[in-house]
Amino acid sequence: MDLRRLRYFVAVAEERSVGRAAVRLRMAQPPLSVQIRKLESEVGTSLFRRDTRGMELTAAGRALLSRAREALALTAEGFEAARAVAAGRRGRLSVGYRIHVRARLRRVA
Amino acid sequence: MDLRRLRYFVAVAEERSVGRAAVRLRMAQPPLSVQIRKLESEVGTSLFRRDTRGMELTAAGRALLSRAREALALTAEGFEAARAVAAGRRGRLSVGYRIHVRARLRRVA
DNA sequence: TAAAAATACTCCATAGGTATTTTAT
DNA sequence: ATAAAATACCTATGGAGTATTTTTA
Repeated sequence: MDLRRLRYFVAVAEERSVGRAAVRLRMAQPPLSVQIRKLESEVGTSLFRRDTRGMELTAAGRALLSRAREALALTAEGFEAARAVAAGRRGRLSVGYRIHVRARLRRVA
Repeated sequence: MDLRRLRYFVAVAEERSVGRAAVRLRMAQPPLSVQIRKLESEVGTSLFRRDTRGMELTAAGRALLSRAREALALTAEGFEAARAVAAGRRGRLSVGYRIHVRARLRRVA
């Protein structure tokens, strides 16, 4: 999985449109459409409902969206943290807390 | 950023060796070495110290490692959640909590 | 000098672009 | 009929393999 694909997914979800998301991502519409389909194929479920108005998240898509955003944020944060440590800003690290509630899916019976 | 690259990074960090990590990842040593260098180049800092014994994480590398693991886990979880929802296991969702403390880096002066 | 990582190269897979077609209201 | 997504096709970038060289303890 490429994080790029998750970024594309988030953009399409937010724009509710492949075309508008493509503009935002500065790329053409067809390759973006292809990437979204590949993501759906990899996950194994459809993530959007299509109509003439555009794309709307399915329940499965919504389930993925929040995790995708978190994964992207964590990666960016990891890079920043590594840079900060390398730059010796480590001693000035101020610590904050964030409570993070997560639904854990469990098979029942 | 490709999540594959983060997986490679985690493997090398855990094995403390490009060669052993390559075996574990079922790939050749040179392309893995290249990917690690590309990651370091993208982050902008070295993530490992090299010697004849192998690779050892730098402080920057350690800072990245935990986030990389989380990002990978979140992505896998997102996929699983989407599949579970699509499969209609949604009604059986049991909710757990997890406290997640995160250091937030802040520039000072 | 011996272990491990790094480089050089070649090949192939896949992402992205343009042109066009399909679909759904 | 129209607006949007999907498909077809082509090109190019980048990942992985093999052979080899460089590094450092």
